[in-house]
Amino acid sequence: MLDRAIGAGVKAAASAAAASKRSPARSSRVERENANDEMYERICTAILEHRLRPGTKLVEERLAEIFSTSRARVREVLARMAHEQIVELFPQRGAYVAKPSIEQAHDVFEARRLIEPALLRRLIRTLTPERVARLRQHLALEVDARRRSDNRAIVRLSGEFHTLLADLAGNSALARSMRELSSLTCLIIYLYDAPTATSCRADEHAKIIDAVARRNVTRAEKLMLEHLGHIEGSLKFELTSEDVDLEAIFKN
Amino acid sequence: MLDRAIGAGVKAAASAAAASKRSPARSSRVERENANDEMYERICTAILEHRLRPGTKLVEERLAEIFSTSRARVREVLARMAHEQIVELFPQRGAYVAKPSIEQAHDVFEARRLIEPALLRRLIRTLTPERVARLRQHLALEVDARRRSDNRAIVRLSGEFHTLLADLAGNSALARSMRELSSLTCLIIYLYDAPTATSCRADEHAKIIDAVARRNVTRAEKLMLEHLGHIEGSLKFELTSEDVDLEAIFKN
DNA sequence: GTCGGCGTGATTGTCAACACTTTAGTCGAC
DNA sequence: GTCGACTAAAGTGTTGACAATCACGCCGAC
Repeated sequence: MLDRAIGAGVKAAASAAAASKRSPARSSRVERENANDEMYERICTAILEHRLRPGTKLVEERLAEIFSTSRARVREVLARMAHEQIVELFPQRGAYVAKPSIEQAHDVFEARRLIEPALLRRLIRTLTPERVARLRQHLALEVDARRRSDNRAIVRLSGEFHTLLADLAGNSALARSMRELSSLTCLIIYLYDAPTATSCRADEHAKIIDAVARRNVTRAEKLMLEHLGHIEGSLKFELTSEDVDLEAIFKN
Repeated sequence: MLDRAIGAGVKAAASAAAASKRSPARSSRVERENANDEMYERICTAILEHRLRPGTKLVEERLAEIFSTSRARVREVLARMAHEQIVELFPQRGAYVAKPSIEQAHDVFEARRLIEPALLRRLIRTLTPERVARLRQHLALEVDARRRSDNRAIVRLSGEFHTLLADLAGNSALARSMRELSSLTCLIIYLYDAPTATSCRADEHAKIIDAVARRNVTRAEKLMLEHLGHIEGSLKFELTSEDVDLEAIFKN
């Protein structure tokens, strides 16, 4: 189960290998750091692509085997992901892929409605041709994933579009927040989206990029808010029976 | 040096002891978790109160002695604080209290100018008498610290006022971001503030609370923006000689 | 047939020791 | 006196083993 879910991440592995070849003398240290990052990337990707679903238990020893590393390392990575709210840590019971609550989901979208228009404003203010190119480049990946009907890549890339936007906008603090909100959104989509829905509509990202390229701030903001509205609107916040919170029901 | 700096945190210790008394059977586990949290709290407080200054090295073994715990525990806490950007981790060289760069400082204030007015809007929308009371209660602590001229407590409490605001506003995602921005601001004030300045002016928090209590959104927002402006304006972004980044100077 | 206690296996939490890297200080050459 | 190499000490990174805990299945009682 875990093994199958963490099949991807080939690109990350390749680049890590290339980096370590550069200085064979120090390979031991650099290699290990990269190994840690690679494990992090691959588990993240698996979660964001919904190969590892919310609620899945992440057993330390299994992961250590899969990535041929020690439990201590796995632990470190899990702690990191726990802090990013991608996984949840229950004392003495292990790490599980996080299941954001409905309230959390609403909070995330509210925060995004605040932050993302601001990111667009900032991005347009400091726009360079190179940045537009980066956005278009990413869009091409999304289009390609759609053509291949690679639903998993589509979800992940859609999320990454928003973090790319944040990175290009150039405010480190906001970019950090946005990265977190974006991964949470991926989990939320899996938990509450209708199984048929396709998260982000294809053309919306393209339109946003166009508005940014034309430095049309008001249009870009409007499109972004609509875009977020579409995503949130397509969610169905119904408790599935397994998730009913008995405490909450009987507390009054 | 470390020992002196981490002298406080008595309240945290007391409450932890009270909690563990409740169930003496499970004391071993609960106690240890609380011990970890207490160590975290006390180190944080020491940093936010500027008893531990930016750039100070945090030696694992020393901290383990001070808190009579193992290095592994200390490591865990340091990793956590590193993720919150309060400390910086250099591989093979240890943990240091973070020194936010000038760019980071600007980014932090820009993010705060975006988020905090939004928090006030939300807080006023969902206001309860109890929440106003909580704010006034905190303000009393600040006033008291000022009367005692306890500069260290003043800085910390001023920061905590803003995180309290965020918590009361009730959006978990924004509250998380705000907590991080607030601690970063404490570090920034130490690094770049004129030594005589007293971070937040006393009456500004009071005025903001008043505006909130009267549900006057526009006034609250305006006061907050002015308040942030005052803080940022009192900073002097000059590089001290030790911080000159040679690479940056010669890279072009 | 259902419920609650019991034991076993699996899994997490903890620690102490070891290996490796960095840092600071000393010594000698020029 | 200054510079550079060497040495020793301090500190970090890593591992493997052990203890504590939890989840699950089994069994007997009702």
